[in-house]
Amino acid sequence: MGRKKVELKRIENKSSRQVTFSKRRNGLFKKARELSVLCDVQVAVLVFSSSGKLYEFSSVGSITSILKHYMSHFKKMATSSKDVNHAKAYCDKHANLKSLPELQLMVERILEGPYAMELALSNLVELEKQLQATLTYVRARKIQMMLESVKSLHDQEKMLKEENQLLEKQEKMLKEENQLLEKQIEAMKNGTDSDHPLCHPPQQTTLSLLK
Amino acid sequence: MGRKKVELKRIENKSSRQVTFSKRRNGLFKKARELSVLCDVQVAVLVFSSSGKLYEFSSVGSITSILKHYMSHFKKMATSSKDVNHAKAYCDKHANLKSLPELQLMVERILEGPYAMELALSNLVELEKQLQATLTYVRARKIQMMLESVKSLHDQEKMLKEENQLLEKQEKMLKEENQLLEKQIEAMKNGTDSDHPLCHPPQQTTLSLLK
DNA sequence: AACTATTTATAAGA
DNA sequence: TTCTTATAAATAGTT
Repeated sequence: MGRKKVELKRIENKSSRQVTFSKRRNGLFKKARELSVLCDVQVAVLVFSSSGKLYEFSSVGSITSILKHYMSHFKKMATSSKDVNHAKAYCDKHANLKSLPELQLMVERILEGPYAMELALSNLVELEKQLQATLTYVRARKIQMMLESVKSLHDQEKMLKEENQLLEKQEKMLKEENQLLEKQIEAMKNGTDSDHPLCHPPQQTTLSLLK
Repeated sequence: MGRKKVELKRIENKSSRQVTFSKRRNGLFKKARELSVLCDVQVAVLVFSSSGKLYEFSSVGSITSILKHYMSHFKKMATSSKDVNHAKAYCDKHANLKSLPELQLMVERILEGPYAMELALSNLVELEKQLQATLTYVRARKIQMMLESVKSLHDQEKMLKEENQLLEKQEKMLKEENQLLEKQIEAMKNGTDSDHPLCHPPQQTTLSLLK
């Protein structure tokens, strides 16, 4: 939408690419803000320039806030599950802001964590360390809060998995008990001729499953 | 840009807000794609609707596709509740960034090599610039991966949640069936009560342990 | 989901 | 960079 129609491909001229980048970036952020206000939604836009600079727009202040919102959404779902206290403990643990040393510790912990994504990230983090550049406090905080969010999500996911396994165990037990009860019924139907086969209740089995 | 100029405030009419949301969301994503192509930059847009639904655009092809692949792989395993180690190994294998270890080695050589001290000041300044650029790139990449992992986790969590609900339903059904069977046994026992006083298997207790 | 009258974004030029 | 302006593009209201 200018004097001429432009092809949708990389602008080869460097300076005009830079100018277009600046203009359109602002346009994109403006559009994002409008969408956010008009439609009452939260919007985040991240732009990584080829030189590595990060430009961001967020309708709620920062990407961090978006992630927080996302996190709370996640928390809501988690608390609607059975083990409310367990979930709450997780949330409380991750809800409040941490000091920088705490955050750094958390990053280290995440790097030692068991999940694949974190391992993939660890390459980058390790490289970052070796480059030894100075990180501004704000950006460190942002990045680390994102890590925190990621970790929190990992924890929530882990919890759900554990709950899942528990449910599966219960299901297994119930099925076994069911079968045994059916056998009992079968035996009773077949008459009471033998040494009371009914009197072999499967308590041991069931209880052992309960640990 | 329409029949009338619109005020920059929340559209109160719900249905027209929804229509505008759909139109402008597409517009925003289109703009994002154009910016990405024309200016050769990486762009990510996240939109959280008021109902909590997440819409996203990302110009990042490679990492996204890797993680999508990873995700579907993970989903398959998660539905059969197998362990995470396979996914971990899978991601290690596929999400590895090729150029970064090379870069790392390069930096190490330059910094720890025997000629580091002999570098002229101008060279050092240039090196510092390059390192800074690299670092920013690494950080940007890291942030992108985090965002991707958040999305991946979101999807995984959703899935687990659904599986959970299914299991809970199944459990309920099994419990009901169990109670029915117990009643049946009770009824049968009451018919031959005096003959077999020992036959009082404490099924209720077992069930209460299951909650 | 299309249509179009308008507004808005922006490409090129200064 | 910033401004101007011709024109392309997006979209609000309508069908």
